[in-house]
Amino acid sequence: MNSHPLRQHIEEIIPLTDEEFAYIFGHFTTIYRRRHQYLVQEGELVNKEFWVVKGCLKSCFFDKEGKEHILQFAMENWWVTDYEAFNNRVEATVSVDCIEDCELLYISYEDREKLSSEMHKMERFWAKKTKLGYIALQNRILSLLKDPAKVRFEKLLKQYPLLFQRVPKKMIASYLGVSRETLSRLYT
Amino acid sequence: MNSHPLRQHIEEIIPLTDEEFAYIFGHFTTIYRRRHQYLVQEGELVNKEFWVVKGCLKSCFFDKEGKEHILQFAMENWWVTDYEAFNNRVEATVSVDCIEDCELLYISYEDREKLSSEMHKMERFWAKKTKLGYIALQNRILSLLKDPAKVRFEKLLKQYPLLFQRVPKKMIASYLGVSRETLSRLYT
DNA sequence: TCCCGGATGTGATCTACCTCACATATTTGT
DNA sequence: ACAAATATGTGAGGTAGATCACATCCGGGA
Repeated sequence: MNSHPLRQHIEEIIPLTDEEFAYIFGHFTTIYRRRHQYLVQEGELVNKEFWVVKGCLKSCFFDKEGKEHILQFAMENWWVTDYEAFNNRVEATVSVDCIEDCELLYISYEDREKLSSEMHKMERFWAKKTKLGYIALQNRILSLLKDPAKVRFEKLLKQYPLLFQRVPKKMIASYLGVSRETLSRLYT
Repeated sequence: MNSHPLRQHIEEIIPLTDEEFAYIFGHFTTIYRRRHQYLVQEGELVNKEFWVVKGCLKSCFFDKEGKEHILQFAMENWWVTDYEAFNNRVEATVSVDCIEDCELLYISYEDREKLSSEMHKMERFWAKKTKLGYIALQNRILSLLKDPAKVRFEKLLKQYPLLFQRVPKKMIASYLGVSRETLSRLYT
């Protein structure tokens, strides 16, 4: 219990007592999902936020032509859900599905609210996570505005070299906002 | 005091007692800045977060060719600073400057941390604000990935019609990620 | 009031990236 | 181990949007 990976993850930001972690952990549930299974599907109400223990997932949007656009990848120690649907209690517009077989922990919306209200520390933890996420998204926007496809590709490669061994190139392309053909021509 | 616009703004999310608001408000300072003056400049340490009482500003990044890219506009009731520099205590890469003469409130980093620690309500308020901001950025990314310039333009026009009367078109273009010439050809 | 710098419109190229088409390799489920 | 599905490479041609060039217009400061 002392060294559960979720505890380590939270303690990167906020120290916890054994009792606190035990209490927090009591609000999470473990689930397993196989490759290609969905955690969130477009149109559903979203009542869970997931934390990746093991595996790799994507959150993506399908436009009216059926083309996939990837908002986020999630690997070990990442949080994922459709945040708009989860926070605003509306139907999902985004899907979350498994690229590999996954082990996940999830917390329900109600329990997340409850923990946030009861424990200032958890409010603080999630607030900090959201801030970091906000900054990351801002940098991604900036990169989309100013960098050509090749530079965006190189930055991603540098930041997440693992990604290129774990997910198909066409998904990398969807994340970067280029066609798979163009991405292919950016290396080779 | 009862109806200070900052109080109304906070109370859209969390109710406050008179004492609470007075205490919070005591941590803010009013400043005035004229058109073209900077609130944050590239290279500085950023110790303040601003809240716009009156006026219009932009936060922007200049690439190595000197081309401006706009991350955010800020008008009445918006928060603005270089969030990466502010939260991570590093030098600004982004500039914030006034498009119109402005009246602003600001809070220092230390006071923001202090208020967040002391008052769970304020932690909650800022956490909620950051979540909403995160969702907005995610939607902007999605729009950059899937929508052609014309659609991005129309969405912005629909969401913030006021913007088009208050800021020059070339800044709208920088925000959308198109050249001012292309933007011009999207209407007319 | 006048003048100057910024804001805007518009034509003429140019190019990064897209789409379509097809060949080939690599997984993966059974 | 096999068949089907998925992933990847690469050519050809098309297009949204960039860049450059120039004309006009407008607002705000001295």
